[in-house]
Amino acid sequence: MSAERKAFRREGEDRRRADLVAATVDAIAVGGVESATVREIALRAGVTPGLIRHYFPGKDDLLRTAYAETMAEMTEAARAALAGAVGDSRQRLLAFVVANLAPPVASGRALSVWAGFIAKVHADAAFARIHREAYLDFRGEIESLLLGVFAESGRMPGEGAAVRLATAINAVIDGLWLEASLAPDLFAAGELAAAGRMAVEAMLSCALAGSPEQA
Amino acid sequence: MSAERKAFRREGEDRRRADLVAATVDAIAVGGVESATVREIALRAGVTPGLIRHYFPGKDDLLRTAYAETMAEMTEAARAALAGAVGDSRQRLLAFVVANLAPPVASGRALSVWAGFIAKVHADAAFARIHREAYLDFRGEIESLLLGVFAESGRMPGEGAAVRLATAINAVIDGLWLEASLAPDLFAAGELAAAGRMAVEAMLSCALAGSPEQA
DNA sequence: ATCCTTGTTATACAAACGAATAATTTTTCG
DNA sequence: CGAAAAATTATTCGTTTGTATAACAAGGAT
Repeated sequence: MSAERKAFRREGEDRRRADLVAATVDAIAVGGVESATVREIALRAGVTPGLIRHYFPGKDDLLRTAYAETMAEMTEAARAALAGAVGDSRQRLLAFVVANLAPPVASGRALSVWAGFIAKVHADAAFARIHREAYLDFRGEIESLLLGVFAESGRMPGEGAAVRLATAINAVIDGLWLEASLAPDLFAAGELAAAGRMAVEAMLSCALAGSPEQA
Repeated sequence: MSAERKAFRREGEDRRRADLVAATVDAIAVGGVESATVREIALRAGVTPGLIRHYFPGKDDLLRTAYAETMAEMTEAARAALAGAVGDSRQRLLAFVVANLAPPVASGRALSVWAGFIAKVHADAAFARIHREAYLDFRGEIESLLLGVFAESGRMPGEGAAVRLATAINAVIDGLWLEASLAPDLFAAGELAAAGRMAVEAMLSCALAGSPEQA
């Protein structure tokens, strides 16, 4: 009957911060930003609410950290597909595009988290900065893939052409990622991947691989 | 010193509902979904909080209505550009694409509202249904524009080709719209419109207009 | 003019929120 | 083994939230 105090273990700071960030993302993924309260986050992290403010100055800082890490993870997941891709630069670019249109990058979960954060960009300068960095990092990856394609095919694009093309390809990936994440039941398996391939090939005026395999 | 009761006028139901919806969208646009409280909405609409529940069963219903109307308005704004476009189907398609990449369709305001709602799609079936209808309506507009282009150029696309192409073009528009709305300072004037034109022309394998005017 | 309907305001309430502070346990270091 | 330091829990506080209900007033009907 006596009120027993909760037993606990001291974890390293890195571990605790990572757990809190993961719990935040989980909460947002399931119930949206408004359900990511300090109490809900603490519950998911297996700690009590007060601990959050021991590692973060306030809830907003935790959200910012979660946003930055989520974006970095999504780009990293697409880069991982790159590491496992065999073939020339075109096939690598194709693998990168396709990886962004399948789970875990494209998923209702990822979309909920992303949208919840994106909604804050306009009203919060810190979120705007995080977005910008994540965007430029992602587009930079596309651009470097493009430079590889140009080099292998002996093309010498004009000044700024790679950036412009990367911007357009980034848009295609984002748009298809949205479609795939928002209403996956509207599309047959591989349909959006095929659309992405078609769009990129059209913009590059070259095939990305021999036959329509993988896509 | 006596507590004076606020003077008021009886407005028509349509007018009041429209005002409340507009106030909701305004609140979200400025401060995000979490700032769209019943009190804030009522303040912006010039009424007292209790009136909201006289026209809507609850706050959620008001949000759903605001979402559906916002999406319809965005599509309508792009369609309006279509009505004022001169020329053949290709030029009309180009006008449609470009209209989606400039204010008021592309703007930080529109993005905040859209993202705030989109974040609810995964957790709320009603929002998912509204999204689906808005998406299919928008993509259907693209598809009908495509059919016009095909007819004028004498092309006879295979089964489902128009839908697939409309899906890809929809993705390009969405992606570029995101870029334009999220960080407009990253792009020069007309840069994204040019990218959209390039992408669509590449996918259609035909020019959308004579010279790079308007885009 | 007066009544009736109902649109509208005013007030109240319980729940949930982020934050602050105090109490306590774990870990580390001498 | 004991004491200092720090991580974690527990409790509390003042606000804000959505909703419910009661009081009021505006406009039409008779």
